Amino acid sequence: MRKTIFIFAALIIALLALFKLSTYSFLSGNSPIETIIAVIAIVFFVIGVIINKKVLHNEKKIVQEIDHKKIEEIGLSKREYEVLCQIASGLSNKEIANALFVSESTIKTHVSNLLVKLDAKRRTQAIQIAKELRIIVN
Amino acid sequence: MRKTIFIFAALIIALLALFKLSTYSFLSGNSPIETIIAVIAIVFFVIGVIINKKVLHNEKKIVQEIDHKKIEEIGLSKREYEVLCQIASGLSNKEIANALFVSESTIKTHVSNLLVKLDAKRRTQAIQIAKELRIIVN
DNA sequence: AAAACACTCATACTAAAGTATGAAATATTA
DNA sequence: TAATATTTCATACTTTAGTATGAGTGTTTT
Repeated sequence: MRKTIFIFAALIIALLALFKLSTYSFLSGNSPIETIIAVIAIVFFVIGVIINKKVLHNEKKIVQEIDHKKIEEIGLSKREYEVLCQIASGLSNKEIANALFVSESTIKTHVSNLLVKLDAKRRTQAIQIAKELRIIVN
Repeated sequence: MRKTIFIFAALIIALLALFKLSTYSFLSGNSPIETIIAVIAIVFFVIGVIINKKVLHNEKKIVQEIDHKKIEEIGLSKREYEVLCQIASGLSNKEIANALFVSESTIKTHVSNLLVKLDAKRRTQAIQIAKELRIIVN
């Protein structure tokens, strides 16, 4: 957020400077007006593109960011969240157990608890709900 | 977020207008060129924004579009694809059967065939693979 | 028409997934 | 320190998922 403000502030300053420069060079110098106009057109075109890119980029980022507050709000523990991510990547309980170096029964308890907290009946539904809540990416 | 962006955009435009007005009053109207320059700057700025928006919009669309060719390439039938979508939305076989007005065993065969075609061991993995192949949306 | 395909369904089976309960060790926090 | 939450694991059980096989019914395609 602060970054965006900084970027915009800098842009405004740059714009002001550009305007001053353009009017200055136009009044004092004897350079062709058409060139100045062309340069200004190009510069502002580029500025427009850059600003828009930044804006859309940030929007995209926000859309794909995970909501850590929601994870806490739901009450998912660290381990449960890890298991949830592994489920979403398509692993079985046994595979998750191997990946996290624990027994399969441990994973089963985690899954069971995680399903209750997400209000899901199945792991596939848990994936869907977690995605809607922006708890996991994809 | 969008609000801030709008506010800043409005600020920039206001600044440009102000600058134009100030210079205009300073020179007391004997330089329409500055007005032209200002107008051109604004116009090209807007053009830049619009063009960029269109380009990025198309990119986004492409990213989120489903690859129908891939569905054919893999050899998924219409019904199998329907079942895949229902799986991705978190339904059980019985629920899918009810939704599509067929028996659960029918869904089981569809699922089994679909898993082979997607080279998946589980339905959760099928979701993941289908998403990577851009066969289903998020 | 015959072959190939898609869709349907059933049965029987194996393999996972998920529930319930209890329990123990370790952090974390009041 | 006591209380609480997390993580771990086990056993027993029910449910769902997935496989294999066979078969009937339509559609296309050859």
